[in-house]
Amino acid sequence: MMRTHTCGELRAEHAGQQVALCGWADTVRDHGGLIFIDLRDRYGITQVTFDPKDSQAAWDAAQAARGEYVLRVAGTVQLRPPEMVNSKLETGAIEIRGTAIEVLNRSQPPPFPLDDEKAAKVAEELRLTYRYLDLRRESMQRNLLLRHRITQAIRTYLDGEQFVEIETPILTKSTPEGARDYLVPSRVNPGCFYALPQSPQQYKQLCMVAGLDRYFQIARCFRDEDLRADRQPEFTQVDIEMSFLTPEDIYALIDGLLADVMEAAGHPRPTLPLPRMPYREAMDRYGSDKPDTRFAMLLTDMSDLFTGTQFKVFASVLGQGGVVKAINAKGLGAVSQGTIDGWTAAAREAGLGGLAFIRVQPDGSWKSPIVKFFSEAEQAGLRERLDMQPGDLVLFGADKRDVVNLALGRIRLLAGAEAKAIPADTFAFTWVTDFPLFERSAEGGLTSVNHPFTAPHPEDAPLIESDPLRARALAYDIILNGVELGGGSIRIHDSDLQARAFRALGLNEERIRAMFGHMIDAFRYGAPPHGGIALGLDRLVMLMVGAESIRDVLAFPKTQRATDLMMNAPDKVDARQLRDIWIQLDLPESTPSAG
RNA sequence: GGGGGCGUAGCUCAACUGGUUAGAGCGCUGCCCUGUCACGGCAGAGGUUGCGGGUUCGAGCCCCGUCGCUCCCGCCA
Repeated sequence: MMRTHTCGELRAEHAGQQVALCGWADTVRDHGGLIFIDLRDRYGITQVTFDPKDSQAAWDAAQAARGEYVLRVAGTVQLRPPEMVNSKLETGAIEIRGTAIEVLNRSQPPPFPLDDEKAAKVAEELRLTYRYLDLRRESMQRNLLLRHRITQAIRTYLDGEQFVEIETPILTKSTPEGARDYLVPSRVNPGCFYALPQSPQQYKQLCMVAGLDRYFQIARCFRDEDLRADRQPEFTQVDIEMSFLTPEDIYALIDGLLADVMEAAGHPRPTLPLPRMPYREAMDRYGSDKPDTRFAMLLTDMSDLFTGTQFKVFASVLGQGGVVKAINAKGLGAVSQGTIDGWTAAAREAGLGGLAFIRVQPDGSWKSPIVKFFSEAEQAGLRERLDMQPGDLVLFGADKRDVVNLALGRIRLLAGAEAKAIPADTFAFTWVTDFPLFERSAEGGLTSVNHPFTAPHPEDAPLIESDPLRARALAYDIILNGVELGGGSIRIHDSDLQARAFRALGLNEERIRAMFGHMIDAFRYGAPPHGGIALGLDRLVMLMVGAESIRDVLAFPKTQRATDLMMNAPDKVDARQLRDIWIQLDLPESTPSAG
């Protein structure tokens, strides 16, 4: 037996016992006559002392110990005298009087400090290159452990709800809709390629056709798109599909699941049911389809107030059917002009011509480049409807409705952060419901907001032909603190309705057949009404542990250039390997080699 | 594809307006030290300033290019 206990479990009640511990030397403090070694493993830290009076041989050997050496120590658990108790350690009531020490492995000095406080400042590049050392840190292990707890809670919950965990293929078929696919060449089918799944969407629907009734999977998904702080090229989603359901069944299921997740993560269970908000309201009030409901600063439509205004900018926009909206950034009346300039740049990036504003001075007077154009009635209307108080800052956007919503939605988040109006340790869930079925595509046609199998709202089915952009879908997203945790929909299970949806998207029979023939076929054999949802596990864990990046809740994440700095992946391969899969490279001269 | 930030010792940072031999703390190595837990004391080693080019009497600093990390937009459910 190498060890009798872990480094986190010995307490006062173990005093007098002979024990053996294994772990890494967290710190070695050599006082000459007396040596202290803090031995660390996943479970905690235990202090071991080496005194030549206890064992000359062990004391001699302990002098060789250095940071991160892997050690096995044996000795007696001893109560610390009261004045030497270390309240910062779980095991601080005791220490081990070491009588034997064995160096199981030596270690070079680590390339960066492994204590959390210092490591937090270390370049992430270095942490990722030596990820196995980074993961020795207490905070990283805590994140991974909590991820495990959350995953376990999800499995337990879904198992209790009669869901069956089913694995679906990683090598599958490319579907040109949606994100760019990762492709895998087929050796035995020259010139043909698998795609890694962007989601198990079609497989899970086919599981419903198969009568499995309730499916789930902790599914790895792949998308070859540019990365963000909360986006990795491979990620994990909690993928769920069920038969014979209404949206209410999904809401209830996920409400319960998220409550269990919160509890597993050590947070209070949220009040159920979780709040809901129609898509239209989210866009109009929050300027986003993923509203951060932790703070107000809502968008307020002022178009009616400025009907007939003398202010040409507003008059012109309203004359062209646009809107004038405002947000009251409470308490930011004294924000620097530089900050407002930064927001103006953000507003322009979102398509707005500019960002008009009014500062409400401490004496209640207004300071603004535009107020001089406003009538008494307009000023009074603003004051009342925006509850303008001394110290407030009102920001205006005027343009087409979608542009104003997008721009002010972004400004709202910046202003909320600036005003420190977003409370920490708050978990504000909200469902966004009634998404539109279609949206205008870049090419001018229609494209699915979700995917082409999304069912229309029953009342809106006739709009598929008459006014498709107004048709609502039985689709929903679940949002937490302004982050999209996941989304789903009720699917179309009727062949005729599906055909109408495809027609609206402008797909011809041939293309439908090639892309979705297997789905159409399956739906002809008694497909049950079904629907589902997928939750981003990485983002969920990120929010549960308060991490700022998804990378902090992944054991081995990729950099923004989608590389693995530790493994040096992706990498070149032998010409032989390429021949096997019928690939010839045709690289431009300037293409830099990876790594 | 576009915009911003960063790159100096193993780590975190400093180095005035371009000016002497590029510094500090931590870490590391050696010696001393029997109650520390951020141990303490003394001494020491450690640098292609990411890389390449340019301007200059002189470049860590200015210019051009390039590589890498990161944040955002586009993209992405």
